[in-house]
Amino acid sequence: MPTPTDSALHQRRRSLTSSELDAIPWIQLLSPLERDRALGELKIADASPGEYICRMGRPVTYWFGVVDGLLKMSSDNAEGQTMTFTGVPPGGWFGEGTAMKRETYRYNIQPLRKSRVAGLHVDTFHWLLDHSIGFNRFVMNQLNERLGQFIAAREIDRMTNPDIRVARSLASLFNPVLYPNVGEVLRITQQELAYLVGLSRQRVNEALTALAAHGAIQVEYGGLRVINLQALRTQTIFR
DNA sequence: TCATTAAATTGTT
DNA sequence: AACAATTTAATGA
Repeated sequence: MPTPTDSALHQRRRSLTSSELDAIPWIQLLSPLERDRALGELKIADASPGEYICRMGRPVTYWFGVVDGLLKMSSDNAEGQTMTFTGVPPGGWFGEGTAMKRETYRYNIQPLRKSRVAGLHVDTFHWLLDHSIGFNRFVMNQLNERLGQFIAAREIDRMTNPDIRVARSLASLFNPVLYPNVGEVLRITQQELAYLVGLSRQRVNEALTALAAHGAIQVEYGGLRVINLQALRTQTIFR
């Protein structure tokens, strides 16, 4: 049974502009024929905080990607508590594992702020898997890279030092393979980052100041710039 | 385009 | 959680 937010999302779908197409990393890997087919089934919609891009348990209809904005991936456990796994910045595509198996979504995806989300219908997703080598390579690369990220996420969870948690979380948001459109500046407020990392905004602010003093990042209004990605990934002490 | 005002974000307690 | 300071976005002349 579709919820009001779901159907609202459907009604707001439209075709993509050319600049939005540039924000989709796998498009250029396709042959002209494959591209035509894919474009016809690509839709885009605006989504706001509180809405669901997809919900746990719902059948898969689309493979999603972030054109603009910031999403969070979370799940609800048996006790009804919500656990956030990761953020998805621009250029990120997710749900390919579920789409391949045509199962139901295993996570909730919600915007942390107003975002533009593209969706490729699962049938077209499968057609591309059956016809395009470039697309297969993209998806395989995606799965592999995400595996690495989830292993890293387990390490992050076991870290007690908040500065390091923030650093590692930032490093994964700057993953150039999974999120090619992030560049060196990530638009994220300290409040949004706090939601993702699971710390208070005050503590995140403190951590960011420490990271900046260490020369790993540069804090800007409404975002931050990475100066030393390697330090974010591997540094064990920030002070 | 500029000036004013409202809203968002940050830094600090 | 609350506050002031700062930055951006929105508004209208």
